[in-house]
Amino acid sequence: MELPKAYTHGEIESKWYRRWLELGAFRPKQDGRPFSMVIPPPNVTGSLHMGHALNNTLQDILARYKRMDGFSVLWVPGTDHAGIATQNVVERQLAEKGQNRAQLGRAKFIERVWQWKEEAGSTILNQLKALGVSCDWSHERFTMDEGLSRAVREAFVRLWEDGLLYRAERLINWCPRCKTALADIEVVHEETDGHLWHIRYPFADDPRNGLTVATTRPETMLGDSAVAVNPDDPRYQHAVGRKVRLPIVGRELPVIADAYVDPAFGTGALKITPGHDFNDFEIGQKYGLPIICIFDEDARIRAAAFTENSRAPAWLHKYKDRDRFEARKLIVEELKQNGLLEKVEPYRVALGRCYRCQTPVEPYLTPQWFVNIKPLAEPAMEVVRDGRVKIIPEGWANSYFAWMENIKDWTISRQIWWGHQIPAWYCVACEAGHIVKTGQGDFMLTKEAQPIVAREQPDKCAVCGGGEFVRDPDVLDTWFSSGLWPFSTLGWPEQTEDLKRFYPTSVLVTGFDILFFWVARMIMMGLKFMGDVPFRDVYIHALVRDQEGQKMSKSKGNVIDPLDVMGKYGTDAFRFTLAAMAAMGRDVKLAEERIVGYQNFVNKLWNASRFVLMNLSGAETARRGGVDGKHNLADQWILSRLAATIAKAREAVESYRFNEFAHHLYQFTWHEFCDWYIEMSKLALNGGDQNERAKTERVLAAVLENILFLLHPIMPFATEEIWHALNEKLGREDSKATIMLQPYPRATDGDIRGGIEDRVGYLMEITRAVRNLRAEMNCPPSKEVNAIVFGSDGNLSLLRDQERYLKSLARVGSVEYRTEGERPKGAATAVIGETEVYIPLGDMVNLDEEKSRLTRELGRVEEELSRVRKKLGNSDFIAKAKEEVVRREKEKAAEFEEKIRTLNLSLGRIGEISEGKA
RNA sequence: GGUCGCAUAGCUCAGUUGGUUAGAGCGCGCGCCUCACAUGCGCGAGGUCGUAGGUUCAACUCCUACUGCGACCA
Repeated sequence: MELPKAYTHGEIESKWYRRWLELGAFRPKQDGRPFSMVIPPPNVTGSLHMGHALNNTLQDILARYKRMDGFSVLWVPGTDHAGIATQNVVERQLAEKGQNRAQLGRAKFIERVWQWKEEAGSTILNQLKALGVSCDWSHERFTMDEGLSRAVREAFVRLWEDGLLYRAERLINWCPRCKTALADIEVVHEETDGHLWHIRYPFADDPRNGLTVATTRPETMLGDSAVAVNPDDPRYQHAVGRKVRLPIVGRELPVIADAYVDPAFGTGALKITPGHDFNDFEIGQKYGLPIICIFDEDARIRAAAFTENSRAPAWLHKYKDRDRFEARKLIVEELKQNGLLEKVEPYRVALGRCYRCQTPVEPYLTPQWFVNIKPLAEPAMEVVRDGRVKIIPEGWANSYFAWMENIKDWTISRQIWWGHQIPAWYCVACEAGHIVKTGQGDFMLTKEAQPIVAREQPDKCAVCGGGEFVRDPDVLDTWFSSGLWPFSTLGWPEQTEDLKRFYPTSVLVTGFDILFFWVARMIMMGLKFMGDVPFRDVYIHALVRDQEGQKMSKSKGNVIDPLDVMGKYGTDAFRFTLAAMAAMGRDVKLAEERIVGYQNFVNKLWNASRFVLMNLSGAETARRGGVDGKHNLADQWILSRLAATIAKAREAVESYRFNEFAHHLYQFTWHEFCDWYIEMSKLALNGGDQNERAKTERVLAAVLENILFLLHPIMPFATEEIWHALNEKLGREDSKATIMLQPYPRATDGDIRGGIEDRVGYLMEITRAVRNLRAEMNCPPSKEVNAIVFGSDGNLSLLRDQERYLKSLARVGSVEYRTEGERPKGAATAVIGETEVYIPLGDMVNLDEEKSRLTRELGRVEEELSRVRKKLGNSDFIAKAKEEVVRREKEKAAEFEEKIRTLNLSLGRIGEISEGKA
């Protein structure tokens, strides 16, 4: 069989992916040591982006490598239900039809979401298949599956039983657009241009004097409870203990002294708004200040707070139902009119935004569910400290510890519908006063409501015996279920075979952006529920950026779609690019030229394979019995280099150095196998010695096959295609065979033959020297040259024995060998160690050029020599440096001296000729 | 503001315990359609390894400060 002249990826890729599925090649085999991974579940609403592509390529490299290396590999794929994001998607669809979820009602809405999931939810997984990932699709999971939902209920109930959950009213981050609580980590802080408003608060008993507070959020003044100053601030000693009158509202506020206040910030006087600022909340608790919530769930000025216990104040009509930013403008305007706004200065504020919808979050006081996180965080830090979980690169462990040490209780309840509804019920009879109807059949639970946490709805109330319950309407944070992913996907809480065999998983491959969201939580949950770490290694890879280092985003328009790239350059080229760039710092800057470069590599491999296949005699060559005698030098050399490459490649991939893995294979394939061995093999193939030819054919086939095996984890498609062509050529076609399940190459130290490599290395140096001379002298490749070589007996006999290589690779016609005697005049000269090569080029030699070339060379060597001599002249160096190092320096000195001597002789001869001519 | 990271060829980056003539890919220059490949072949030019100190016989590599950039957390 002949391969086509160029590799065409499209058809080949889909053909083999289908074939692998048919063969069940992605399923773990029965025997073999387990190697398991769970995919970081992409968002079910998502589509494949560069981050996914990198993440999954690296996992697939590991999976394919381990599978070939004899492990029983399980790689679990799936998606997460992405509560807020998914709900947003379906709500948008409803909005297009002028509907909203309230009109639909909870049950119908959830039905709609499931319907959407069935239709659109597998987009990203199908895209992953295009990438060639070898996940076991029979293990595909979704966080809302029945089994995984059961795991969530089980985990929730156990945490409750162990006192690690509580429901309480706390100030939490609230997204006024999503209308739900968020965990701290779901708030993205961003420096934004803002202002610092200086507002005068007059004293209650002396309105002509007062304090000036500085604030970035003037609208929250409606909820102020106090003004605070630093106790040591001399400016405000007179004010502490007095009262100020809150502008607009008219309320009297105490002036308190607390060291929390930074005298250098703003005016040194701080308005305290416990209802809408986390730090103020702390101070409020400390001094027993009232918490005044001025906003409703939309972050509009809420009337209720001001009307509950009294008549609506006169000022309220102006601000009622205004949203935060409108209210800010109006309040600033009113303050200005009253002469209370003293100054406005520009100021950079760290604005917290909802990570899903970018809306600025509002600190909001509501009852929520929390995980008491400290008891879980402690052991989770311990396992990283003692190495039971290894974070790679280990620098990330610092970030992990920093975050874990300052971890706050985790807000896990969300006021949305799509997700795992909290398994807590409230007895309608007992809690009647705490269940507040909010219309349309919905209700709210006050902070006093007492939950009954259970795996299923209870039959009757343990207190009153009543049988009527309402279920907590909140759902759990999506990351709560994601935290269980490494064991919920394996069947937990059932003690399944999968769980026993594949937990803990071997490695988790993920981006650093979800180190806290996800990795930390999995470790906590794994330790809590499985009593063991969820994975041994965490490999943290870079984020993919564009070539300017910008994060790719739709709004910037700099997104490169992986599917486009795969279509254009081929999946193998794309995967190779990602692997080759994987370890480069924290960011991968992806430029299309890089992909083109690796596409060329795929093509190079393809054409090298074509060459091999064209030159194999076929089945009879492969089957022919013992060939006689030793292999020629080139054969021995490439086998040794192969062995060295195998060792380096294995070491690299085992330690997650994907770039080195890719690099070693690239280097060997292109620059050793193609550039040198194939060229050298042509002599054996065309030399007329049938025995030698047969041996070389075998080596060509064997090395090619090993290259295919070695490269397969990175380039699954091209390697499979070529391997089948090779099989066919060798008459060993087996329709059930796949390269995926062939053993990964192994090498032993004995396979690496230093002596052989040195000898070929020497031949290569001489060859390069001749090529260099030819190029320098502008001698066209079509023109043969003759060479005269001076050197030691040993080197000359090697050159003489292997003369054909030099002749063919450097296009040399005849070679003369001499150990001593007069050097030729008017010849281009090169010095390689103790070997001197002369190429008499007659008139082609431009003496001036040759002279300047030799002078440059001489200068370089003299510089080296003086550096080495300086070292050797240093008695401390001789005394303190390792013997080995000193010896090497001495050798270098001798070599340089010899070279300088020869170069000077050559220059001298040129001088003679020039004079002779002149 | 706090913590961490990065700074090496025109560009993007490797450089694993301190001792190599500091490497690769792309780009660039010169010469080639040499019977697998012009998606190619051969040859070459590019670096005081951010700045200033320190440790050491020896620093791209270790330490300190500074400058610039970035990330995360406040």
